[in-house]
Amino acid sequence: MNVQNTSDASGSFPERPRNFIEEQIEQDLKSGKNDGRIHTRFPPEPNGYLHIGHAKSIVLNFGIADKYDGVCNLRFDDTNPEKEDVEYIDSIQRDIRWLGYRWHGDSRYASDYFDQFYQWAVLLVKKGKAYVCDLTGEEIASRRGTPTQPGQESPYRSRSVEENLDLLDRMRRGEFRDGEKTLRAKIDMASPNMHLRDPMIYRIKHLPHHRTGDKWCLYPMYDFAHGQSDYLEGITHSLCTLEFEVHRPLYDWFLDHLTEGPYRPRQIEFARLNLTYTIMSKRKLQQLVEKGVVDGWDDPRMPTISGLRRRGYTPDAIRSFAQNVGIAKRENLIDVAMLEHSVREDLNKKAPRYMAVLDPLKIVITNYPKGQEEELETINNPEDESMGTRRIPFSGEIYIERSDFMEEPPRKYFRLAPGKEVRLKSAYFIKCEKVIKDDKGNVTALECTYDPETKSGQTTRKVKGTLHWVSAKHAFEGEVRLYDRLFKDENPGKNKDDFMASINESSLVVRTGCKLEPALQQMKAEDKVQFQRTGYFCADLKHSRPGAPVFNQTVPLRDSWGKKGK
RNA sequence: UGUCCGAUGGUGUAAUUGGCAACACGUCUGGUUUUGGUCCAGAAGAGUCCAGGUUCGAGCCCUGGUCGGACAGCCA
Repeated sequence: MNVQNTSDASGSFPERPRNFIEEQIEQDLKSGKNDGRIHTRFPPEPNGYLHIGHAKSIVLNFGIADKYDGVCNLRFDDTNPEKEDVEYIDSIQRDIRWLGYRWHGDSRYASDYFDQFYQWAVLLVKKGKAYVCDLTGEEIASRRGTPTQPGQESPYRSRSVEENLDLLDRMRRGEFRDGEKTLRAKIDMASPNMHLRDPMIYRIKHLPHHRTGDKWCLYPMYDFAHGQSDYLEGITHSLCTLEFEVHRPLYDWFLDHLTEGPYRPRQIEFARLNLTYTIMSKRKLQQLVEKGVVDGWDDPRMPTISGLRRRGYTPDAIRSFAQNVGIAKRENLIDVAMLEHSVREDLNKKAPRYMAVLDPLKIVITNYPKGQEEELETINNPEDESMGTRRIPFSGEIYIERSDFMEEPPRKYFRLAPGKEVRLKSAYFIKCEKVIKDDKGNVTALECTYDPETKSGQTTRKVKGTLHWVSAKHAFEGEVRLYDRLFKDENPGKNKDDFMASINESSLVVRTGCKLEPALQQMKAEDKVQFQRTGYFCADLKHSRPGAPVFNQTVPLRDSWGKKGK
């Protein structure tokens, strides 16, 4: 067997046009750069769960490694122990594996290189390219200038190499309090690029690190770690989002002063993913979790990988979505309908069909022999005959969907109404003879007659409507959770912090007392099914119990009738 | 009155690198159908941000604008 290096999912997507990054990679390949080696990396900070935007980056990085016979690293950018947690490391690794990707070798950590970074910092000091600064945070900020105005140099900028070396060593040994001193690169306080105005390299944090323990009280800034980590790992192409474009000159500056030889990781930036009715910022997602708006990072309404997984999305659907949105540099806001399309497309082929009545209305079939019951055969998936058939119990009392009956139907209503006849899927035709109501006039049940000549497969007579149903006696009652978008605004992340104001309070509807066909009782967590005529559903990972699955609605079926604004 | 990046149907990406603007999602028709699903057939919808220029020919090259985004954390 040919074991894939980075993915167990290659070859499952059709040839598509190259994106601009692949074009540049092919140019590099053509020119013989890096001896034809392709090495990418996915570099998350372990301070939150992965979301669909990360999936775009994962698919890009692992996909390119796959496509060009290269490899892809997983590296945690863990330079800030204040915000990071092993819980996130575990979840990130789990999500990447679940998506079907295998990183090259062991997981890497920026913290693996802390010794090297420190030596590099010392080297910079020795070269007169870095200095210890005593300015406070506010002082540094006030002297930084603005994008249109140059900053002022720090009074500590001209300390001698010896003094800097001594101070840096004492910083390392813990002689100073948090924030008392920093190490800064000596570049250019007047640079039009803010990142070149003597950026901070090290800051003091007396905090244990999840990997290095108490070894350090000094931690490198992301900018002093990221580019060098790529360098140390031999990354050929560092793919990242647009906001890091302005950092690139700084990464180059560090490498120019710290390393010899021509090798440089090539950074290429692309636009991050934005989805309608969704927020993608980890900080904001964390707020939803902390304020209890959602059940956790893996709440089925969350755009996180684990949320989508619980919702019933498949790795195939997410990968195909990530391929379809494409890679470019312009800002984008992708219609969430495209995500939904990807999962319907996948589940249509894979999910077996079942009968489930979410909002039951009882029907008594008056001419069906008292006490009789029978088993009817039905196909599991019309899209895939190899999925076989099963039997469903039928009897004289059944449930149908309340919305499948109208006392005064509009034109072109193909469902049940007084005097009208419909087909029960895989069973018989029934005709509505009588409407039973309570004191208040609410419909409580229907009396129908069935035509024994119309048993499934045995009649050529046609009728316009087909309904799903469940035998009352054989049904089991279950819980089904319906989801809607979490936000009412198309772009809730557009404005800074008022995204909470646009939360959709009815994004979760829990339906209890749903009537489900017996076979559904055997469903185990993460089993994916189609409820006939309703949508795709998935047995919930957290709430399902043996013999008592709880179903999450992954996505409703397309509905060209409901859409008519009826 | 900074630097960098971007601009193609409603949305997102293409356009074999200067040669009839295509594909997907979405929308709308019609057909098939024991899911108002799927599938099939078809339609509408952009003349490529604006103004000049080069060229036989420009979405693509040049010049100048306009609009949008990123950058002023001891976050990443």
